[in-house]
Amino acid sequence: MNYNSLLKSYNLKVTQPRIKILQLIDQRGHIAIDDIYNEISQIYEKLSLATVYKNILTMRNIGLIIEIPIVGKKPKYELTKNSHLHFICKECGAIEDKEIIDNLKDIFKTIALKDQFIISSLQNNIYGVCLKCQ
Amino acid sequence: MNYNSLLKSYNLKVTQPRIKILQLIDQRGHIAIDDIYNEISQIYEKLSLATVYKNILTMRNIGLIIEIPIVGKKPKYELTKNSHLHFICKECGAIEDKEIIDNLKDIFKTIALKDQFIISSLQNNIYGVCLKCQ
DNA sequence: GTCCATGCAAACGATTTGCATGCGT
DNA sequence: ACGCATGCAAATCGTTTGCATGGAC
Repeated sequence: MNYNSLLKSYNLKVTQPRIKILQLIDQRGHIAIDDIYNEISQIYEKLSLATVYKNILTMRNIGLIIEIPIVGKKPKYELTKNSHLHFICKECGAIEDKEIIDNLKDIFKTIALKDQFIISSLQNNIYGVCLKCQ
Repeated sequence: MNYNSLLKSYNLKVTQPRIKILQLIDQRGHIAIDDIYNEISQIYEKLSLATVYKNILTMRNIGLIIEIPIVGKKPKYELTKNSHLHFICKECGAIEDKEIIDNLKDIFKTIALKDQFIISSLQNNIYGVCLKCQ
């Protein structure tokens, strides 16, 4: 993925912190703010935690990334992509993406229609224990 | 609902703060910690915010209540009941419960089975705009 | 050269902790 | 009477803010 042009397409200036943040979120799939800071700091020492926070906020507001709130833990972030569901392991915290069946979306739409509720986004998290941690 | 015996059934001592916290969560359906503290304080002035935090934590750990993390906002709490989905209004923050179709659970179970992922709980939040706020 | 992004440190808000006292059992 | 629950204040943690400097365009 070309993070450079991704940033430009959202009218954001291309800076080192931004490229590295995007790259890391993309590589990891799902990552918390602390981990972004810690990992990038190793190769780019002058990075400030405040910069990570500011950029995460900016990217979230414009829809470049999505926040995944997690019960009892700090939120993680992922690049915006088609709706999907998350398997969240209570043990190791790992998150795995699963495709969402069209069927599923239709079920939600039908319920929403009855209530005249206008859906803007879905958040389907399934908590449990992953294979590794069993 | 008899909060008194509900507490006893979870081996918790019956105290004024606990009864009032449970009652309020039950009445409101979904409520944030601040609001619990503010509302109860009006009729029970000596309540401490720390007590609310401690009890919410205790009740969450033993499964009496459930935490609903919400994107960009403080989490809300509800009494534990059968799995259901939440319509969360981005405007007013209101949460509405919707029955979850058995069908839906089966879909998740099927996906989980393939991955050998052991499901412990579902979190289905649908964000959007409720009828009132349109 | 202009304006926005960064880095730092201070400020802030939410949550947790320690400890003496009170209350449920 | 014992032990857990409470209330208070201090401590801690996560996040935001203000401001001077640097870098992207």
